[in-house]
Formats: sequence, C-alpha cells, structure tokens
Amino acid sequence: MTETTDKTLAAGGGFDPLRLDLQLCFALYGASNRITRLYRPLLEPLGLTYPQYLVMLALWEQSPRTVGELGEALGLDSGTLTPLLKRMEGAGLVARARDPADERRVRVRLTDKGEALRADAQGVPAAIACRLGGDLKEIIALRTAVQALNRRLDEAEASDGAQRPISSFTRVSRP
Amino acid sequence: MTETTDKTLAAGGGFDPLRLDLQLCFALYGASNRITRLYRPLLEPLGLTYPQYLVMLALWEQSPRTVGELGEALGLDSGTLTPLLKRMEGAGLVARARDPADERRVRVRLTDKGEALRADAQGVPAAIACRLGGDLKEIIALRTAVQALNRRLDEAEASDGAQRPISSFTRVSRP
DNA sequence: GCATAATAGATTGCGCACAATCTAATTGTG
DNA sequence: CACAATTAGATTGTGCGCAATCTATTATGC
Repeated sequence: MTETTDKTLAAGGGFDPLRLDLQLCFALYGASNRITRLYRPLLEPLGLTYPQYLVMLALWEQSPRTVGELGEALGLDSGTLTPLLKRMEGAGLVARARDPADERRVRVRLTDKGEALRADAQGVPAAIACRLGGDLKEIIALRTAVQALNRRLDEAEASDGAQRPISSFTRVSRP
Repeated sequence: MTETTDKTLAAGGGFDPLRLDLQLCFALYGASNRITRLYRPLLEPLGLTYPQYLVMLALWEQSPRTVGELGEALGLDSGTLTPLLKRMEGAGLVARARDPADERRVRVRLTDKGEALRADAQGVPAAIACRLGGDLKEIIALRTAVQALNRRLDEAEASDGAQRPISSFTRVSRP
C-alpha cells in the first residue's frame, strides 16, 4: 500500500466524476480509434487511408467541390485538407484547380481513376457491418444518437467564441 | 450539368450504401474530433492536451502503472504513449522509472504536481456536461451504447489476425 | 480609383496514432 | 549453463488534426 492508490471511488462522499469509464468522451475517442483500425485493412487494398476514404465518399456524392465545401462537409480545416488532398492528387485520385471565376477558390474533382474506385469501394460498408455483427436497427439508432450529439456539439462550439474548421491551399502552386 | 454530379441517390436501384450521412463511422469520427475541440479550451489552463488528460484520469485512479497497463486501459500503443509520457514528464506531471524487479518494465507514477492537478480538474466533467446541455439520462444511454460497440469492436479486432495496441519506452534512457 | 477590410486557401509547427522495426531483459529448453 | 524464444518498451517514418500565421484575391468605403 505504499504507492498504489486505488481511487475507483474517491474523494470521500459520492462517486468520482473523473472516473475514466464514466466519460462519454473517452468512449467516443476509443470508438473512433477502433473504427479507424477496423477500416485500415479494408482500405489499404484501395490505396486509401480512412480520412481519404471520407473525402472520396464526399466527392462520390458530388464531384467538383471547393476545399472549403469539403471542409464544411467533413468538419476538417485547411491545415488538414491541403496536404491530404495533395497526397490524393499524387495518387491520381483527384485533380485540384483554381476556379477561374474566383482565383481564391480551389476546385477538387474526381479523376476517372477516382470515379472508378467507387466500384471497388461498394462492398466496404457491408464488409464493416458484417464484421460488426449485431442488429442493424441498433446500429442505425446509435448513428442517429451520435448525429444528434454532433449537432449539439456544433451549437456549443458556435456559441463560444470558437471559429469553424473550414479550408486550405498552395496555388496548385502559387508562384 | 457538365461536371457537377449529384449522386445522393445513385446506382440505379435502391439507395447508396456509400452515402456519407449513413455511415456510423463518420458520425463517430466527427464526434471524437468535436469532443477534442470542446475540451481543448478547458484543458489548456491545466497544461494538458486531450489524450494527456485521459492519461491523467487513468493515473488518478491508480498511480504507479506500467506503460503497458496504460496502453491497455486507453487503447493506445507504444509509439503513441512513449513520446506523450515523455512530454508529461517534461511538464513535471509524471515520473518514469524502470521497475527494478523487471528491467523491461517502466513504471509511470504521478508526481505531487500531477496529484495536485486533480483538484483543478474536478470541475471539467461538469463544465463539459453543462456545455453539452441535454438530458443526463440520454448522455448515459449513449455512453453505454458506445461502450457496448467498443466491446464488439474489440472482439472483431481480436478474431482477425490483428495485434492489440499495448505498450512503449526509452530507458529513462537506455545507455 | 485607391486604401481597407474580408475571404479562400496555403504554410508552419506541434502533438497524436499506428505500423514496422529494433534492443534489452526475461523465460524456457536441452 | 548456453541459447532460442518471448516480452516490454523504444525508435522511426507516415499521415492526420488543428492553431497560428501568411499570401493572394475579391469586395467595400469613401
């Protein structure tokens, strides 16, 4: 007992608000990490990382999109998207070009190769659902609940002084 | 219509399994990012990042723990924890020392400063809950559901060939 | 029409997250 | 005891995620 301190129930009175297994945040953090690990082996054959896969999902829905629109859709900012998109451009999945109508904007569009990858990715959600097992209704209920949480988190972020995560670029490249 | 492709409902027949807003994974990914952003301003005065905060939660529950035990508790591996713990050691929050009984192990323990920080952190969960608003029962239900998901993800990971994320060190430092 | 402000995106720097690889220490087998 | 196998942890390299800062472009005020 010299050193080991077990504070599962600590601080005298009730129960400890700092207990790790009581934190919703920790559950979500772990879930996100586990999900990324689960997708990795499925996405590697496609030459995608998990965030790159999300960018592809966004572009498969609507193809030329500005960097800012992608950031809005994915909740990511400039400093994350710019290098990520450059790697995807290097892999031949997307093309980036300044909008001639407004030279500040960069339009990101799927290449033929990127468009074609869609067919290979069709099976991914099913493969994941299979690996997850469990009831599909449960999954949908959980997704709905997390989406509701996200909306509230967006409000909380907006009401405090915080700025939205939005955009990024190098003039495809600026001189 | 030359370029913009809207595939909200795509591929002819039913509805598209690749739609971004149908993915549980994307909801969780976004939730984790949002949570980290929400905690940041609260943790900055304590001199902690969000993952560092989780390490502190783990150590406040039980103080000398090996790197491997921390990795097990948090779902993180060696390559993540070693530099993180070194930064925390640099900040004076923890001390790292080889276990004399088994020189392979490194025991991480709270310093007095680290122990004292607990008092400053007491208000964090309440502050977050407040910012989140909403019903406490909902929050608990959601946490429970995500924890159940995590258990299933652990099984899925274990059944496939994958290795557990566990451990890390530099001989505090090896000669 | 020219200065000022606002906007889109890029850059830099720091801190995770993890795969792959390495070393040192312990355990197991003859 | 010697020596292979296992184990704990560290190192290296790549790719996010975001704050802070910077540049080029477009919109505004007078």
